[in-house]
Amino acid sequence: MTADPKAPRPRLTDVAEIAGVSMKTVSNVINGYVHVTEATRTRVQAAIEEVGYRPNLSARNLARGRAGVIALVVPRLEMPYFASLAGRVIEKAEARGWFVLIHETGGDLAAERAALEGHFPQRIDGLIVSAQHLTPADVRARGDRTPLVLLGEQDYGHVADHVAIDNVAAARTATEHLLEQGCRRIAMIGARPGEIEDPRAEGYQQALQAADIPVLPELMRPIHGNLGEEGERATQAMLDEVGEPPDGLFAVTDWVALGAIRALQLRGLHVPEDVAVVGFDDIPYARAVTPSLTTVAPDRSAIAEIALRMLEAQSASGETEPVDESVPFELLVRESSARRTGSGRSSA
Amino acid sequence: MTADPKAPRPRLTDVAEIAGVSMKTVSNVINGYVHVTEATRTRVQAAIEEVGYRPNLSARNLARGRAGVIALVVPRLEMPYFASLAGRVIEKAEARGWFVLIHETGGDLAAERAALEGHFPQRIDGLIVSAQHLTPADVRARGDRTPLVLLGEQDYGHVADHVAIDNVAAARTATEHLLEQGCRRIAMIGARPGEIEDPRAEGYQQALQAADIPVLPELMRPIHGNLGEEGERATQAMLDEVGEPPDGLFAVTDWVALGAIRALQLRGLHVPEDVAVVGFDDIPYARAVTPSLTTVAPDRSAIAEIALRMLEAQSASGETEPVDESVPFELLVRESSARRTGSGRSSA
DNA sequence: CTGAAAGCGCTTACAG
DNA sequence: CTGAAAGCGCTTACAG
Repeated sequence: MTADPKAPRPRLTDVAEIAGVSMKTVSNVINGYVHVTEATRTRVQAAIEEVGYRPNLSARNLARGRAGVIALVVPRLEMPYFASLAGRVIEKAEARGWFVLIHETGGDLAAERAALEGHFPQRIDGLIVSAQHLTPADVRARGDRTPLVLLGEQDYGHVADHVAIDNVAAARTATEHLLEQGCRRIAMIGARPGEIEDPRAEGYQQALQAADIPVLPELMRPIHGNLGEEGERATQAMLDEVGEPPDGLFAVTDWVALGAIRALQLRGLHVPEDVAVVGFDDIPYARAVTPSLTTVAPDRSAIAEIALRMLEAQSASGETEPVDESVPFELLVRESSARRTGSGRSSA
Repeated sequence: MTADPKAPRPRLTDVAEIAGVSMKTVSNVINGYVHVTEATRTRVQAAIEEVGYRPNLSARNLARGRAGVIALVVPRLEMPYFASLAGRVIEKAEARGWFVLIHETGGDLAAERAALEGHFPQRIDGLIVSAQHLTPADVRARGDRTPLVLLGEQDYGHVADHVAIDNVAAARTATEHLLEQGCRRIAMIGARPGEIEDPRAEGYQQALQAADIPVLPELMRPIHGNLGEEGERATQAMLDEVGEPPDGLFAVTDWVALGAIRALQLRGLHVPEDVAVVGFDDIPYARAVTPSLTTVAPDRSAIAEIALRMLEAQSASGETEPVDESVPFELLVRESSARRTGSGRSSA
């Protein structure tokens, strides 16, 4: 059963010899090609099991002329959203025999651009980028032909394949939930400044308008980056400027929401009694904190799967028209927005 | 400067031809071998720059008979401690031309054992394992010869290379800090049940004994896993059982500390005024939450570097006597334990 | 110090 | 459906 640990690893030839077939046939079986009789397939499989054969990926990739590696570029792996996304990408890539080279940019624009240009220590077959500052112009100016998929909320205007949740709908759903909780003065922390397309701000405004509630610029606060400190600072600034505090708050990420809650509490405001809060991302802490956080949960597994399919499609067909796909999301209602019941018990 | 994107990738031969030397010489330059004159080296480097050459790792690894891949096995990447550790390991591995295959066990013992046996979809050159349930016996029973480094607080009794912070000292430091804050009734959440060696419980007890404070079993609460929910549950159970609540609390991880704080607050106890709390790990949330969390920060970068060096040493010299190394840690004092000042301002 | 050649373990046309 | 052979791009003894 178990092979001698000192023995050299079995090769394709060894399997072929045992099964009494040619290398080509073993290769056909392993790669799932047709034109192999059922009997032969069974015999080869048995030989593979017997010697515990696993293909040498270096040899395979060398022969195929591919690196067998895709890069996943994220701001920081330490941010749980990206960590769990990375976990799903690794999982889906494994099923395709690909390695995932994880690369952190630290949210730095220059690092994001370098990644876009394929500046990696090794060759890669594809690139999945979740950027914070990259613009459509950066993507258009790209001098590299490596298959590329963009992730994240920004609208890159069909300049490359893109997959994300429907951020307008998600933000609208979050805001509608606050309205249902009885909130009438709802702030948004993390709206993007001015000119840039901001689907989450769009959804937020749509919900307010549909409820005939005016959109107040002083309640829409921009932030730089998505860190908790930023959320806290922006919320403090808002509380300093406006006379009456908001009764609801939609934060652009859970992390920002945690910072916002911190700012609210330091001002003596209670969550959810005084201010109901909704975040975005469903990071694990969302249910570990007090109060547990109501949030929008994107389907990370779907994002990973679709991104990999897009990469495969690009590898197969070369230059194609960029596509934009949406994946599902879900609103998870927890304590931070439970104004009507106020039970203090988590619903998730 | 930039190569034609349609052109095939430059090879070693191309560089050799341009530089007017043999492949061997180029290889020598790339791999930093001696016996290359400075002039030749410069010429080769120029040729490499000119064509933008990057070695084909598949070919290199095939020729060297190595996979060029190490596996990093962690419970869950989504837990920020492991995510940031992974980031450091990737960084250090990159410097050595290695890929890191990240593998999640979900904290499942069977999955941890399978990883130990090298059950990966591909061949690997080394294995770094941060396990939750693995015992020394599991490691001793291993039938695989792949170089292995164990991470984490558990004492595996020199059954394999191991790197971690000095957990006894770290726990002692954390507990001493609580004593300095005036705490006299200090609980520990996450002590391991009975028979198993538990360095953090050991350090906690050492600090109490040195201060002539009795160790009360009812204040030492075991948990299963390291999740926030567990910390919350264990803390609730403790509060239910003991008459007088503790005035200090040391949690085995930050995550557990967050759960504990939640339980304390639900009972109307204030942190740090009623109960000062110290966690362990320095996850990013530790400073995003209210109150910000005092915690022990391990030097993750040092852990990664030493683990990789151990792997290299094992690859080079085959069977060697297992070594155990300690890396530095630091106590980061923040709001959750600031009883003397009580200023409500973060110190980090 | 450098060159020519074999070999790593696969895949893939090309014949049969 | 299967076999023999070339080739992927490196590294590494082996000669010089």
